[in-house]
Amino acid sequence: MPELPEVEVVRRGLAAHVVGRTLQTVELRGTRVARRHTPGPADLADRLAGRTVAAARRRGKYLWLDLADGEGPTDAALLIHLGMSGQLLVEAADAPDEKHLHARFTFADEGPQLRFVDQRTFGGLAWAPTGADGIPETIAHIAPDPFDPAFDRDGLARRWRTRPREIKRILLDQGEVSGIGNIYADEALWRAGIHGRRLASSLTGPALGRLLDHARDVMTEALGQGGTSFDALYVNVNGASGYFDRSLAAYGQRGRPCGRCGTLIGREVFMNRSSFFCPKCQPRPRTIGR
DNA sequence: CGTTCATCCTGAGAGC
DNA sequence: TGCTCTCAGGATGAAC
Repeated sequence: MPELPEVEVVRRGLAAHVVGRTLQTVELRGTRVARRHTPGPADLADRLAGRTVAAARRRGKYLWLDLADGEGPTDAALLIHLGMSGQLLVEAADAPDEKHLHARFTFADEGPQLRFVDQRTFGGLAWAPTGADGIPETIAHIAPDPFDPAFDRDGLARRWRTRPREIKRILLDQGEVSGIGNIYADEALWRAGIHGRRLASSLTGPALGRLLDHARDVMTEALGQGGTSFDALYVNVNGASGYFDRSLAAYGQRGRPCGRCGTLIGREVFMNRSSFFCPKCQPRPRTIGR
């Protein structure tokens, strides 16, 4: 779940409450939360203890904390993915443990703890060496997101046009552009008036460029409202929900009138998940699909 | 090579 | 009440 805006809300919370502090101990519960850290949870906890958090960074839906060791440079990071239901919470030490508490970080300053709570545990933590560009090597396959200086809007539009691939698949492919998930893909497609099953090769370069602009814009607006939360699962580090859900035009709006033309928003299954769209503003292509 | 699919989990809500 | 079924903001690796 959390898509770029929700992850960015969390990153900002980490920048405000965790950066500059030195980790004292890290408690990891169970083996699943550190499953991507091959040497195991005990090794991860050992590596983290005593390190100072130098920065909180993000690419797409991935977060990481740059870690300094004394005076040394930060050549490693704690890589974090929230999966579908992960939360990072800054809380007093005496706050009761959450039901799905998987990690607890304490700090040398004896201030508030950082906790990783994840109902479904699709998210997780791992140690990651960082490359020359400062990006963890384990996420080298994740493309820049629309807010990254390295993001190449026109290059993507040009390349996408050469392949007959459904446009929503491309939007959701984190190796093409990162940060966009099911909600913001549907919102961007609605704004652009494009059905997600249209082939990228059937769209013009300018149309693809505008679609990417819509994706960036809708995520900017969502960030301005603290992200999208339908329930208590998506919260900032202080446990507060965003309210962009009230501004959604397509996602989750089945049966409600389209804000542009009044036609009822429809839903269909695509890639084993839901897609919401306006049947009139976003006509389904006839040449492909079933 | 590129692309699809099942899978990892827990909980909420609908329908019976 | 309780059961079964469907669905949920994601990413990965195995299988084609």
